[in-house]
Amino acid sequence: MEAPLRQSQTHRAYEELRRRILDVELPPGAQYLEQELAEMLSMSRTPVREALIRLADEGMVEVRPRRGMRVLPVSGDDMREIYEILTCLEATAAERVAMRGVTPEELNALGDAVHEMEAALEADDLRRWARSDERFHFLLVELSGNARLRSLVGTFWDQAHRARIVTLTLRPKPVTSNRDHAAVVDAIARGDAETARRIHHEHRAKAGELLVGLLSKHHLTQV
Amino acid sequence: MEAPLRQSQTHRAYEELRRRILDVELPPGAQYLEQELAEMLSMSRTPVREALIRLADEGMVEVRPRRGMRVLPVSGDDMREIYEILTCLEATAAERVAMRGVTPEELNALGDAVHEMEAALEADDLRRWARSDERFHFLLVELSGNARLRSLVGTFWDQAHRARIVTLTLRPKPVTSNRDHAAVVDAIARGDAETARRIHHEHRAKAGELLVGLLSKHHLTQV
DNA sequence: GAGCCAACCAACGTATACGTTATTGTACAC
DNA sequence: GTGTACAATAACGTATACGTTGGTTGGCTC
Repeated sequence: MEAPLRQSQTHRAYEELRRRILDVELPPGAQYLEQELAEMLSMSRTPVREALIRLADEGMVEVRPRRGMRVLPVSGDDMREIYEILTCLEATAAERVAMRGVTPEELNALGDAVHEMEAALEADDLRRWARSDERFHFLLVELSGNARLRSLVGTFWDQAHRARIVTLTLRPKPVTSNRDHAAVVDAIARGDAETARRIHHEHRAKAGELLVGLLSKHHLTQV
Repeated sequence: MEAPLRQSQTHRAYEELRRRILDVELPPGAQYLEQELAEMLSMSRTPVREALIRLADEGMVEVRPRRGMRVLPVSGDDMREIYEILTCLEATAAERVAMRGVTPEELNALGDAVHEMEAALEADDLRRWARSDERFHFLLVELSGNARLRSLVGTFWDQAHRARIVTLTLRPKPVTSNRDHAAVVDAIARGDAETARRIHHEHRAKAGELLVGLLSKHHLTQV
């Protein structure tokens, strides 16, 4: 048949399609037939179909018989839904982390992410800031001790990915974001779960409103 | 081939396997080969595989090459994770409903669910109580105006299904549950989002602790 | 020219074929 | 008796085959 791959074709199809969607190589709204995707990825329809099922479950694409897969655009209302969910999940994560307590190494890792964000902001490097911001959020849910929560946040973070990228240069400098993160780390260090939860909740809610507002203001009704 | 079904075989496989898992016809821990499931459902391996991908994504089963599908048991720690998530998602739903406001019909539907729970409890009909309880929770997330949130709650509710059934007869009469629900409906009617959120949050957190405690006390380390 | 109908065809859903590979059991060496 | 190597086999991953069906197009009616 073919040289044995370490990873299954299905897995490769999933990773590759997900990457292309996040990188907007497959733009929102675009449609592709299973056969086209199979050719694009040099495999048969079977693993493509299996990958599409997962991507559809995760809200990245929609599969419509006879019309192929469609990369789902994200509307302002979608963003509202997504940020509502991220806000409460991540706030819970912050609370749990503060409640469990963290090792000095874990605290350092969180602090490093915040410092990296600050350095990136001073250097006016928004890409780098976004990467560090992402690192902070993922670290937080990672430390929550709830694998399901971590996985969910990853999924919804992905759904909001394009909107975050587009608005990155439209938004005011994320100074308060850095301040919020620092405050959350501080609360975690003190084991003050209620404060960690509250600050992070406000932080996320603000971010969501900002994004939805920007999309609306710039008439980006779909991204 | 076969008589044309209105619903796809894949869909039928998904629904049927899910039902059998929830009804413990396929007990936790049990393993089945793709071929066995295909025979069980009178179809080929293809739709079975596609259904298994979704079920695995939703945390109902695990698929391990050469060892077949395994119905995932739910441990006390899993229940902690699940209820942590349900607690914050549903509390957010309650808040959103109170904030949006509800029509008289919607308020009635919520009230009906609560009354049905009270009637069931008086009649000592725990099954009926559980059904009404479920109805109340689903109605709440339905009214939240967040489709993603509704879908998530459904998924995690499913994951906790067996544990809820098992503990139904082990737990004290759910009197406070009814009281909590009534209080949430009351807060929603008044448009008091903060109270709705807080009560429902406490309600869910209590339920989670109760369940985890019961499972532990009765040495039900896996259900 | 607009709307409707029918035939065509392409895309999908599902079954099946088949090579690969992990697992299991057996035989043999120590 | 224990451990290892190898052979047999079964289950899976993927490709392919094929019937079904919904969309599309061309022609016909009004």
